[in-house]
Amino acid sequence: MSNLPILQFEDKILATVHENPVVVIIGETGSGKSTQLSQILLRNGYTNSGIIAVTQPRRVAAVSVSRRVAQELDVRLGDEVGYAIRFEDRTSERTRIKYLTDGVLLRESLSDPELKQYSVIILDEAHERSLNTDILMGLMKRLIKLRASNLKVLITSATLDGEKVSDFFSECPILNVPGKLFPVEILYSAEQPKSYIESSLRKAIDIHVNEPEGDILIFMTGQDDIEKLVSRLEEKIQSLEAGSCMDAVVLPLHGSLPPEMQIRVFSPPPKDCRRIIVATNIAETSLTVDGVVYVIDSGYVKQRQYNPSTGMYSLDVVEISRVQANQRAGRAGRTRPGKCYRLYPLAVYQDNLLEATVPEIQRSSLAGSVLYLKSLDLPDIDILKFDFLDAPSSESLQDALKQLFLIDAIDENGTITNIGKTMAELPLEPSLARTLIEANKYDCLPQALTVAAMLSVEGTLLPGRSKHTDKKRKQPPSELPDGSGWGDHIQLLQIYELWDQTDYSTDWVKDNNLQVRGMLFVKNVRKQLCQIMQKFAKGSLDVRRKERRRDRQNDYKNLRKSLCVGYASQLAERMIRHNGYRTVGFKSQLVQVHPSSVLRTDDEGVYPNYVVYHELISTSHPYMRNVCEVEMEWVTPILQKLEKLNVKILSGGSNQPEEITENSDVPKKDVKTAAPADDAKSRIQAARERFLARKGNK
DNA sequence: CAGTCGCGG
Repeated sequence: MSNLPILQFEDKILATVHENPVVVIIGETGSGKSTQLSQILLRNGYTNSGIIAVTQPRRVAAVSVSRRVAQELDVRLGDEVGYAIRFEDRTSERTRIKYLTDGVLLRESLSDPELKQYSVIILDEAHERSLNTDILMGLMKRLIKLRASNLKVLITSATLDGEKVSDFFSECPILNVPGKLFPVEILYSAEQPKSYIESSLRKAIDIHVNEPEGDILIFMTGQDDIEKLVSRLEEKIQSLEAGSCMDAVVLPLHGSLPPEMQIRVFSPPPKDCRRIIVATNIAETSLTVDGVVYVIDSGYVKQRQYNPSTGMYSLDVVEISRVQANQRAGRAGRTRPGKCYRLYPLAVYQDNLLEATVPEIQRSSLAGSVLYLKSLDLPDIDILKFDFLDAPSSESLQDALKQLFLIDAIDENGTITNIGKTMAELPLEPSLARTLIEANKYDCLPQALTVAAMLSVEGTLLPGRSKHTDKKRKQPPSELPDGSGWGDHIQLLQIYELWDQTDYSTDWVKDNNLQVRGMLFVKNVRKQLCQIMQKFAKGSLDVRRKERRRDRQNDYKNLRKSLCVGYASQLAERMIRHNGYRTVGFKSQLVQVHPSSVLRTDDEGVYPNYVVYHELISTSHPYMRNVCEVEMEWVTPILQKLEKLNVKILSGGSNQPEEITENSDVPKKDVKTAAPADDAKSRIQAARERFLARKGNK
């Protein structure tokens, strides 16, 4: 522990921090920056007037790093050293070093914009460019001006591109701290493989037969490919078994794997047995597998992106960035020198790959983030000119503003409303936050809370094992309710209410093919939302009311009405002659109800005239996922508001609102550095086309 | 009929 590279730089770090409000620290994996920086500052008096905050993009990291620091300082976790993540605050009045997720620090700045309790704020792993860390960097830039005398900000990153961050913070100093990685030899393929599954298979077997011991980590794009490759590998290894080489065990590793299967990669392998781990990018940063000496890198990753001009998400396989490629290679050098086999040529690495992954802020819907920034009520803030490290496109910001206007979170001038302020307090997407507020008016807040909590969790419903469900066809073991035909939101409500009636039985969850972890998370979210809504609520927030014979259809009607208000910007109208829909409000999109929906048709096989949807996702077709029937009379006011929006679009709260029509090209002149975002977007598109072209060739 | 990489409040 004591010979961590960073400790040799202690004096240099202290001197630099002493003289500068912001310092960038570049430290590779193994430099000890996450555990040592806070301790160095603690030792040198930086906690005399406040707490040291260290943010992490992931909860597990916040917990595990704080645990290690507490150990090293020989204190109890929660005393001098603690952590705070959603649902769990292990800090006390004695806490001097506090590890927290970037999301939690953002929440804190809502109630205290100057973050006065902190004397030092360290944004760790900033190179990952998580949405929340990016917003925090923007806020820090303002904050250091306000608190020049008593706040130090440190930004740490594992990559070498500290210049950009330094430029952002008015040329602040950059300190480099070496890491403790072993050298990794990089080997390239002569050409792009036709199939990276086949190519990975051959390479893995080649390593297994010819190279000395050491585990193999293979990066694939998704569950499907992983399962295919795992079974091909197992076949092949069995056919090899002639005593010519050691045994091998093949382990899949991805996010939708149940936790007990994920843990398998942390238990040591049987003796004289090589492990071959086939993983998604979960093994890139989130999970570290010890014992890996060989990495096989397909060069691809699956990425979700948002298109602000259509309001649609898509999940695309795209080329990784050079930073990502190097991160993957580094996984081979944690315990001893290793090798990384890239299944693409050096020229592709040099010429085709982006330098860094497009930051999340340029790939997400920004309605929630924009509302959050508006709610901070910072003086002279214009969202369209907010100083981001990498600005999102103006189109994306306009999209967010339009959405917020339609659900009454901001007014025509772009000023946040009282409704908007309440919404910002809720850890929910704006549409669901708005739904809760409306539901309170119509006496169905308990039901809306349940729906919002259910939608906060992906993957509560069965993962859909096709092999199992195929036999049982129409009736999977589930006797789950069907939403009474109204749609998926109502079904989610009914499912949770049933679970509530079993007194939250785990067996019931399993019997119905739901995920235990997911449902427990829903319960936690619901509890948290209740606590926040308590002060506004008109009545009890219990899941089911005690009164006898409540009129459920009436509850559903009120809930649907509330959803219609919350989802005003996610409304679709059925085609006159068939069951397709067109979205209303944005550049109109032709979409279909997702086949998994429980929305029912009428006796003539016709879907409702109007629905609201939770999400547009483009897979094999453009689909609406999670839809709910709404009534014409509730839709009319939305259409009227859209008329207004089409004529006049709000700017960011400055005094010069722009006049543009919905379909005109969005002016970009007012947005600083809009170009890089658009450039990145087109490069993602180009990368995707290259991928599809190659796929089509095989 | 479709099927989702990974994070966060």
